[in-house]
Amino acid sequence: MDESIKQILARESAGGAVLIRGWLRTARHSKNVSFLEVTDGSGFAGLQAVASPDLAEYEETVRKLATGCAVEVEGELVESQGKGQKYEIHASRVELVGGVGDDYPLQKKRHSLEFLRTLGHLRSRSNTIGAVLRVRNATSRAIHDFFQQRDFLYLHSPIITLSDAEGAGEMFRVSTLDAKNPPRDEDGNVDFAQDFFGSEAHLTVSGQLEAEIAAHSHSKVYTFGPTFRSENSNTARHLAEFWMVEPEVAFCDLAGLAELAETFLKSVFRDVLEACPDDFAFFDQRISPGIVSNLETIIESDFVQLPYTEAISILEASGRDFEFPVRWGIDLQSEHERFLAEEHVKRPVVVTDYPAEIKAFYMYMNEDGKTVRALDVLVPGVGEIIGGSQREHRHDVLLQRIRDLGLPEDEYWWYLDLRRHGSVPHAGFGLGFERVVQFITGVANIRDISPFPRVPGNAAF
RNA sequence: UCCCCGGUAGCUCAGCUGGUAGAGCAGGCGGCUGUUAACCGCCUUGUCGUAGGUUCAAGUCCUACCCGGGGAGCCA
Repeated sequence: MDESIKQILARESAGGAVLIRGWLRTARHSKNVSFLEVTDGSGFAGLQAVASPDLAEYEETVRKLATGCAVEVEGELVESQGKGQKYEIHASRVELVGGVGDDYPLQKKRHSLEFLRTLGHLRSRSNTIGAVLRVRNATSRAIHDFFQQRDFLYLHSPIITLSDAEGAGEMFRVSTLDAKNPPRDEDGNVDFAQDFFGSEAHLTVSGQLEAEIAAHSHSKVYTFGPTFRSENSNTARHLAEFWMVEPEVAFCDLAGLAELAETFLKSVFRDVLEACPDDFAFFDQRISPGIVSNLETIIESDFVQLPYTEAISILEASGRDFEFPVRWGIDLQSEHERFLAEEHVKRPVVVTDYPAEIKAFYMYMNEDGKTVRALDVLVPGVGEIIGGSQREHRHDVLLQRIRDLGLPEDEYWWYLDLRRHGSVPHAGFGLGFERVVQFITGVANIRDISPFPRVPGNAAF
């Protein structure tokens, strides 16, 4: 394989022959010399190739090169005479591998992210999306590193599931039945017993329940995979297909989970900043000024922990005229979360111990009988990036809760059975991968974080 | 899904109380002694989102729909 441009730029010294292949970010021609800035995606910075009219192919090839052309350049790596880069290539050969039409839509100038979204096949060549993809990659690695270093098992939870485990959201149906003429039972309903899996199947909305199974054998596990919600959400923070990270830890309570969440986020932020300094310089300059120092502050300071009841008191005492009135028992609305994270503490805030009524059935009931051991991590700008809880591991308490809520007891038989055999206190959280990348890059819309975003009405690329 | 705003050249936008479309960038041609999202000169580019309607006349006013943005709900 060729040495990447990133590797070449990291060399200790100039000198020696180099060969690069990539795409032109810009081509600047003047009478006696042409400058070609070549990128191969390995890093934010491109490598400048300098071509003189002495080259045999100068008039025919070099002079005609423009933004977007695919090229191969051979030459010597030299110290740059100009400012702005350490090294450049003194070209001895420039080959046009693939030209561009004069309708090539990407310019050297800034494009709107909305326009780039219509060019899903080309936008990864732009500065912003290119940087996002590198940071996304680095974030993914940092997440695996964090868990692997701590002996967490990477569990591949299923993508196709039979039950809507926690009512987490609308689900996409998976079926091989003839949609136009499905088999019917005697009542006239679609007979899913004849479907591929012998019953109704959907794309997963969460790997949590499977992670709980694995936590009861391997103690510390995490999932990291695609998740699907068919809700008609049209916001800058929702995708119909997104990646979720779900650690699940046996012998862990809510306090242990809060500590894990904080350590985890800080570790990921630190690793990603270190892995992509050029990309962050770009985000800091062009996308979200101050993002780097903001992340550094978060890494160095403690998260604020706030029990729900206390959060309500703070909101009530704020004197704000919220659209949704504040009282104990309400679910926190966007405006409340924003106030807490962006104005009150100005950093990530961990809200804990929510009223049971507004949380899922599987969360551990506190001694007060009113609140459950749940936890949300709220960050400025994005809102909730982590939601988790200590799970109810007491069989009788869980069974009563399922019955109280009128949930289908038989569908949860194995989930309940897990509480009958070697049940232990355990806790876990879910983290929206794209939301984390959104937060650390400062990119406003989650559709620019996913390389191929799926949203209501659009899965074009 | 709801509320608000928008859709004009390849892109980013201007276009007043209705009178028949424009600037920068991109692109083409030429120039320039090493440039940095280079620079200088000249040139080209339009179903004004779609379909109806009002009017002597619609980019401009009205209606519906489509798409995009901001906010909300739901959530990660």
